[in-house]
Parts: sequence; structure tokens; C-alpha cells
Amino acid sequence: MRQSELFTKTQKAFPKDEVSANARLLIRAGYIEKLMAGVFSMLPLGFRVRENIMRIIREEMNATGACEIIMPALHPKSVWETTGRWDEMKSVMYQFGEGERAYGLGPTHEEVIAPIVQKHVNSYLDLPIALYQIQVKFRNEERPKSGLLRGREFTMKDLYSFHTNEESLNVFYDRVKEAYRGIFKRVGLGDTTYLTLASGGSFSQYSHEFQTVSDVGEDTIYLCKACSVAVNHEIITEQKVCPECNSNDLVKKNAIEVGNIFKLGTRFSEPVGLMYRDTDGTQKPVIMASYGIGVERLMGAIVETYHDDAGLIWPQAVAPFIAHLLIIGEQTGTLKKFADTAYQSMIDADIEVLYDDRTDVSAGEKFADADLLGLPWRLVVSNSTLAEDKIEVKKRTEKEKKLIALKELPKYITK
RNA sequence: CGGGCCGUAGUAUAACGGUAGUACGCAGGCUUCGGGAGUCUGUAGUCCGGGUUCGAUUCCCGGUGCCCCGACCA
Repeated sequence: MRQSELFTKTQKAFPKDEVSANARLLIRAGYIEKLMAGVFSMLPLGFRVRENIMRIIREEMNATGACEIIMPALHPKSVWETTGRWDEMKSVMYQFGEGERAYGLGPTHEEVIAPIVQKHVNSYLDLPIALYQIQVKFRNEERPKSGLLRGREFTMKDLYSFHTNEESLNVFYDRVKEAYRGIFKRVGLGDTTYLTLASGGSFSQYSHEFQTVSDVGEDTIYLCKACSVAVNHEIITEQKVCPECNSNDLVKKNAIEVGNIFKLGTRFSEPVGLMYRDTDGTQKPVIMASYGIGVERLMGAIVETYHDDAGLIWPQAVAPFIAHLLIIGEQTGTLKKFADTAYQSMIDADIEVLYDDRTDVSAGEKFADADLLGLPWRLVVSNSTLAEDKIEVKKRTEKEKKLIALKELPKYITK
């Protein structure tokens, strides 16, 4: 799109008060807008990043065989009473209304999905089932913090699987584990995100978290150098040894919990009456697991991982645009024609490009904005590149510039 | 929820208890056009409530908001 038509502008100064890189940079660059602590709007650029992240998640979820649905955010008190969590979650759940007309905003969806599945599952032949949604969640965090990393309203991909037995559950659980690895790899966090053992509740010894190592992370994990698994501080033993391989070569790190997978057992199926008829003719409770990824938190974690003093640095898979085309110099005559042609050829090649066609904006400001917005490729058209009938191409992360002919450009930047 | 810091134009910052100023932005003019360019004119502000005082952005009390630490966190 043309930057002259982009809704947002950048700001020259960082927002005061904000300390976390993700909040400082995303606000300054005009990707997001804070409404209140822990609640943000996604402006056009931020919206596109979020969409890209959700698309990647969706593709990987679909590949596991799960079906996508969408459930309501507004829940009646009654479904939360069946599991006893109306009172249990009082501190984090937004609740309002009285008596028969009491409602809550959903912090998670076990209570809603279990009855849905109950209605459609009768027999062991109907299982296993996996359903997911990408949907808004509300949690009344007592202290929202670090920009997008801990919000009160946020988007979550929540997947729920339903099984007749533990073997079936384990097969799917491992499949999701791999899907999660795929997601974090695709968004650029493959090298810094660790499968982490965490406390697992009553059904299994451990649950698993995906933790992205970052100084601003609010979790503490111990990386095991011997088996490349991490352990959440909450389950590390006094002796500080890896529960997997007993190594004591552990490194303590801060990390952001970007994903969590959890075996629920029959914690929710029993109170809700989610049963199936087994081969022996008896009714048995369905075994469940849940799997979450916080979308905005993941976006924040990407920013925390990739930025520099000049601004954002987006991995290509999630960048709001692949290329940033800058026209430098007076926008008239052959220079403008050349830049317009370059813009159109990017569009024709299906390369998402942001075209900085703003007039009365100095070259320096365009470069500074390009650094701040952090698109992977910077393409510059000026009188000097025009003289050679080429475009100057540079990666956001590199200093080296190259002159590339227009018709070679699409291949060059998508390789 | 405990503790700490802080709330001044759209943004970022000044102002001993005494005319609320500067920069950027924004609107208009002229000059510029490869690293947030120059210049002229204009525009816009003290979180809310109470108190002290001749006078409060400034001091005191309460509220509220934000950020940070801790607690909490499927």
C-alpha cells in the first residue's frame, strides 16, 4: 500500500513510562495504541502482524487435524458453576450481574466447549476430537505489564482435544507439541523458545510450556545443557538437577511463556457430564487436554527478540509488509514513473510492499521511519539509482546495499 | 493486592509558591530533497476533588491513572 494512505504516523519520541521494548517500539511506530493498562488496539500495521501470526497458527493447527470453531466471550454463570470455577476464578474473571442473570467474560473455554462436545459425542467411535479457536480472552490481571506481554484482554488460540484413553491423548499431545515447535520456528523464535517442564496438576506429572528466553520475561526457567529441555522454576528440585537427565548443568534464564499444553484428564468432563459409551457398553468420562498460545504475547515476544536502537526488525513471515519502497527526491517526471513502476511490479509479483510516496518528507525522515517500522527489505529509488535503471536493495538487518534490476527484484527478495 | 516512582499542549520536556516556556507534531508561506533540513506565521496544555495561601503546575490530604518491583498467574 501507499504510505501516504496509511492511517498511522510514527512518533519521534518514545512514549514516557513504557519500559518494555515491545511497548516502546510498537507504540512509537504506530502499530498499536494503548487504551488502558493491558488493553491495546491494533492499528493497521499491528493488525497485519497479528493476522500473519494467526494465519501461521491456523495452518499448523489445521495440520494436526483439529477443526476451527469460535465460541462466545460472554458466558452465563451457570456453566462456570458446574465445575466450581465461578468462585475459584473470581479474582481473574470479569463477573457481573446477579442471580439468573449473572455473567462472566471468558478467561478460558473448557466450561463452554465441554458441553458442546458432550452434545455431539456418544460413542468411543466419535473420538478423538480436536477443536480450536482464535478468540478474545479476558483476564482481570492485577498487574498488567510489559506492553503486550501481559494484558487484560487478549487473543488466544485455544485448542482442546478429547480422547477415550491416555494413549490416544499422548499421540495427539505429541503432535501438538510438534505443531507448536513449527509455529515458533516460523515466527522466528525457533532458536530461543524451549519446551519447558512445568507443574502439571493432578492428571500428569508435568505440563509443558513453550518459553522464549528474554530478559523481560516474567518466568524463570532452567535450561538443561545436557538434554536441551528447560524446567520451570516452580518444579526445579532443591538440588537443581534436570528431572529428565539428572544433569546439574543448568542455566537460569528469564523467559516469556508463549505457549502452554496441558493434560486435563477428566477434571472438566466429569462435572459437565461429558461421557462416551465404550466398547464394553459402559459410560466413561472423556479425557481432555488443552493447548494455548497467546497471540499478542507472541507478537510482543517477537519484538523483544528482534529489535535494535533504530526500531523494529520483523521476521519475514510475520512482517506487515515484506518490502518498504522509498522514493527519495522530488516526485516528478521519470523518477516518479520509475518508482511507480517498481511499486506496481512488486504488487504484480504478489510481494506485499509499503510504498513511501509521501511528499514533503525528507529523505532522512523516510530512512528513519523505515528503520523504525522494521520491514525486512528496504528498496530505494532515487535519481542516482534511476541513472542506472536499478533499485537499491538492503536488508533491515544489514548495512550492505545492492543495486538490482527491477525484473530480478521479486526473485531476489523472496528467496 | 502490598511497596515505589510519576501525571503539564497530539508527543517529549521546562517553570523558587508569583505572566505556564521550549522542541517535535499539526495548519499556512518561502527555501530544501540520500539519514528525522532551514526559516517565518499560526495552533494547542497543568488528571480529578478538597485544603493551606493574597496567589498553587509547585506545598498538604483524598481519589484516580500509568509505569516499575513483589505477590498472583492453565
